[in-house]
Amino acid sequence: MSVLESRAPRTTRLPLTLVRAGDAPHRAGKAVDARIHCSVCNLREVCLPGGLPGAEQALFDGLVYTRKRVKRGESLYRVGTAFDSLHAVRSGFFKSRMVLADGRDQVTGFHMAGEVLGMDGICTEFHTTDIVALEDSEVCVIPYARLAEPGLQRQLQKVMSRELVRDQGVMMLLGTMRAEERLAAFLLNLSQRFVARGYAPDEFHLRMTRDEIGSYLGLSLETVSRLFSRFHDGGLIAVQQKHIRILDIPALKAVLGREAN
Amino acid sequence: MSVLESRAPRTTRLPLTLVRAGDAPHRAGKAVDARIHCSVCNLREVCLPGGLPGAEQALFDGLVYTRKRVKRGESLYRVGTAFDSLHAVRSGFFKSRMVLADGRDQVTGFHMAGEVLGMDGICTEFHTTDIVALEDSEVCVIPYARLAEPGLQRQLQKVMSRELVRDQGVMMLLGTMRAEERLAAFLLNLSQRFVARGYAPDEFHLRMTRDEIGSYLGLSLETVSRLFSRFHDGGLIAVQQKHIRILDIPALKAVLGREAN
DNA sequence: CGTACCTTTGATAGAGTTCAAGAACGGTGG
DNA sequence: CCACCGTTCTTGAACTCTATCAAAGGTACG
Repeated sequence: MSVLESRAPRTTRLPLTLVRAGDAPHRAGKAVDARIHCSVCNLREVCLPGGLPGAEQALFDGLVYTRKRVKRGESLYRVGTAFDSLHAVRSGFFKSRMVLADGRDQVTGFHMAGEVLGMDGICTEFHTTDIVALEDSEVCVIPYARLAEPGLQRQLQKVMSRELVRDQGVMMLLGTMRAEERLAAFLLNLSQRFVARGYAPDEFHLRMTRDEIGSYLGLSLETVSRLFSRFHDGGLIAVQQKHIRILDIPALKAVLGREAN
Repeated sequence: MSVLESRAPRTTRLPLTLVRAGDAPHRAGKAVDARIHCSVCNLREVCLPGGLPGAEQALFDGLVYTRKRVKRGESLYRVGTAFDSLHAVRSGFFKSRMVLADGRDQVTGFHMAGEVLGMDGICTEFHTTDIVALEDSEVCVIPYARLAEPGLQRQLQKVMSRELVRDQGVMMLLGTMRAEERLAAFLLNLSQRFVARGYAPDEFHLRMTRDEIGSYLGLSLETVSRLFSRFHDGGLIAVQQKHIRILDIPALKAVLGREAN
């Protein structure tokens, strides 16, 4: 018998659907309301205005006047596309991907609600990655040219800086960690990000395949699958396909930090 | 007999000493001139003002009023130190380093003249890396608070964006490339950066040890050493300790791109 | 409801690490 | 100027982790 009991909770609770109760629902198929106010968005604290005092958050209110839906499997933008806007994930889930000259590709990130995409395009005004939706998603379009206010620019720099720090973490992961540690770090990171968005830290639905996880972590999909099984058998997590329940967060943390053996 | 002929050139030509003829020399031991003008600095095109039209480069002129010397082995700043300034490398060579909880560390970058350091500190106002000088060096201190002008902020964002793109490249390297490809990519990258600074693309002196290269590339120092030997024997480069001469750039490029042989 | 994709698991192989020892280098002080 | 010492580099041998190849089982989507 699987560690995950029944299948019922899977359909009734989808932590990755990040529009919560209290959210103004979108009228699907209808043009999005032209007046979109960051200051009343429930994602504001994990998104671009995050951390600013309420008064300053209002500076963002005039900024976003378009939202864009991206269906599962479609891309928000591609390598070489002209850059003119940043995008904030409103709902859904994305991956970013780079392709090497010889065709090998790598997933360079997974992106959930509130995260800002496209900052790689600022330097050359062309995007350097593909962004692909892993489920039906929606983004807020933030025209870069309208981010003129020094306060807004400062805030953007903070977000970019956070991204630089995040990248350093990925470099550590890819450069120094063994497979087991990488997957543990990955799961803990996802968990943290769910918590920051008001979700349970210990149960979620992966939107990406083993292949995509492996690509991101510099591992083969088989290794990822084997590690999930090993963590499952060790009682650290309960896995059933894309359903993950973390049973022992301290033990997962202990996987990091214990170098050889 | 070694592929590198005599030892004489080693002392007469040090490409990594990046203050070129025509540079106003510093009076060692004396206080640095309080008026430091980016617009007349020979590094301006590879540094923060790079790419801006001359008139706008002058905006940076009032910005830097301090320089700071850092001796070989000393650190410019450390993890956890308060952030208040960015630093631009004026001369010398640095590495950045992160340390994991269990003590394992990784080199996350090498930094040469014109490169801007410290942007990781913007988001939390604390640094997340150590920066260590690999030779006696000097940096320009750029107080972050004085980067208020929107034009300057835009320029900083470009530099940060470039850094994000660079990090993506490192992630590709660590995530998808085999050892041989990593080292080839590393050498070609160094070569390019020297060219951008007016130096020969094919001959340079490494400032870092095999251990540091390995750490950066996610390899052991032994593997790095073996690869240098292999490239040497294959006629791609001439190595003698830290002296590198690239003999066959196209062949090095071909090492990238040929996946599994 | 069928098919294509995704996942799991086993067996084998290979790339790179680790351990170890000797060689070369470079800075220091006599 | 030379000898010495610590550090860095090179090279070999054995081992280990992870990739690759292969095949069966499960899921989900159209």
